[in-house]
Amino acid sequence: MNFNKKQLTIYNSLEGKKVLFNPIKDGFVGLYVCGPTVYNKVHLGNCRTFISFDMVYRYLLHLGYKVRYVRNITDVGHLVDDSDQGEDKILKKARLEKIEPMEVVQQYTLDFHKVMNDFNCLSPNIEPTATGHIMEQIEMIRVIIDNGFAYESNGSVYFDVEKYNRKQNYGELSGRKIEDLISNTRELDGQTEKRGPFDFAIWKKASSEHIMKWRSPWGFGFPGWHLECSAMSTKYLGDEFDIHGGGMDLKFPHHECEIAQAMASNGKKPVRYWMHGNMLTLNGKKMSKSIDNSILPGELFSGENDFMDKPFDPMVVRFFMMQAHYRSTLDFTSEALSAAEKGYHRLLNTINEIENLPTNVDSSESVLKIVKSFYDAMNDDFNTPVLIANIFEAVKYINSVKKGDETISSSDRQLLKEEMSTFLFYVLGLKDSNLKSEDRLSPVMDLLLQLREEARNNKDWKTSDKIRDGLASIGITIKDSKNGSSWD
RNA sequence: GGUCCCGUGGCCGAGCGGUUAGGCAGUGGUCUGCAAAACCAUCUACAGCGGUUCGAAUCCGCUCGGGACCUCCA
Repeated sequence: MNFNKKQLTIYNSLEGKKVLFNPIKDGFVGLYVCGPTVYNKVHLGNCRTFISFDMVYRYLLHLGYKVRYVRNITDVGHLVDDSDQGEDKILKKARLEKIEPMEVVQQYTLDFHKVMNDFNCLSPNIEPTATGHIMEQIEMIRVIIDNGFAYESNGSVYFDVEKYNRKQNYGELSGRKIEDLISNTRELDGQTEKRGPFDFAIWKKASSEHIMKWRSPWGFGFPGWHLECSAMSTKYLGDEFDIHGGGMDLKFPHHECEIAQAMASNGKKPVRYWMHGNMLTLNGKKMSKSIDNSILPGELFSGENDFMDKPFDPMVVRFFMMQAHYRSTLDFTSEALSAAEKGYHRLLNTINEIENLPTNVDSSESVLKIVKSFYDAMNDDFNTPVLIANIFEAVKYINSVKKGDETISSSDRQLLKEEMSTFLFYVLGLKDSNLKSEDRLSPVMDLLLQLREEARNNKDWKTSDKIRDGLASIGITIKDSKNGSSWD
């Protein structure tokens, strides 16, 4: 298909509007997404961001770009709070559970990967860890100090935000002015090491009993949270790269700090297109670990939670998320998920029937136009809800062809099948997790349906209903139609 | 308090100045031994009040309500 990939528009947080996407190097895209801090199981809200950017990655690939997708694992440096004695999240967890910090990291990294796999997310090309890039981070700190934008204080190194702001614009991404920030800030205890209230640690001194620490020019310590992303994105994607993604809540201060660090070290704006996914809400409030308003993916899949009436398949959850735009908040309710579940199954049923459609010399609808509507939706800042609406329009057409009210040519049938599969399975990253895929069950079911058919022909309703109701009780639905029976 | 976003029919959710979004539910039909499933058709909107415009869900102002960030968060 020669649908022009040059028509892709992306909402750039830096400019506050949709702009045409032009990669730095023609045909190649550098994509960096802030990954999880592995001190806990990922909750569903975290997952939404990664699923959104998985979709972005997939669509860029589909457009033919060679994408280098980097998503980090934060395994050190993420502090519980911003005071001088702010504790490392991983270390705190290790202390509470009385295990090694790296055991914490290992445990939750594995959990994260499992969940990403459940949601059918593609792996990034590179998944770097903060602890694996200590040298790069130390080097970046040295450069920032040399350039005069950071200072050492009592074994820690802080980024001098006010000094930076005199030369550059701190706050350009989040639309903040440093004067407003200062006048509105509340006094935090224990910030004596910092020159300014918004200075942030790029290196933290470690006490003697601290387990996770490395030797540096400033003594033993560990790197600050914001720094890892700058160091690793620079290392793998260069001083300037195309797309940086993350959750809305990272916009300030995390991403703001990333820009400042990069500018302070090499004078270049690191990122062309900043993309921010919106929050998931539960009971109308942001899903968040810190306010105890969250649900774990596993709890959603198993049904063991206080929020939902029943379990939901990961693909249903993914489909539900794709029915909302990535920049909109999405409210999770049992009712809404159930609605998505029905719609999703209907979609799968129809797509499985395309190849059996009767063909004609001509098509009564322009399949090309339908396919174009898929691309138009995605090119408009990855508008997946509109894409899905357009796919449902195609479903209506397919059913009309099946009924005989509309026609489709053999080549169009092939095209429609390919494009619908591509968008549904490849771009949106869904998959058909039906029982049908279990090969051994299929012949057994054929046999049962045959027996029931014979009973029905003999008007032996007792036997036929026994088969139907028995199957229903174990979750298999018999679907009778003119052309015989099938199951789901 | 500061900065910003949002308020769409029973529920979810698109829409970015003029044409049916879409899904689920509801209603009516087709099909059927009964049913289920499937399919078709179809009803409920744009928080309120002003303004701009030939024309506003869409732009502007105010009011009310909700949310995010400003402190760790995807």
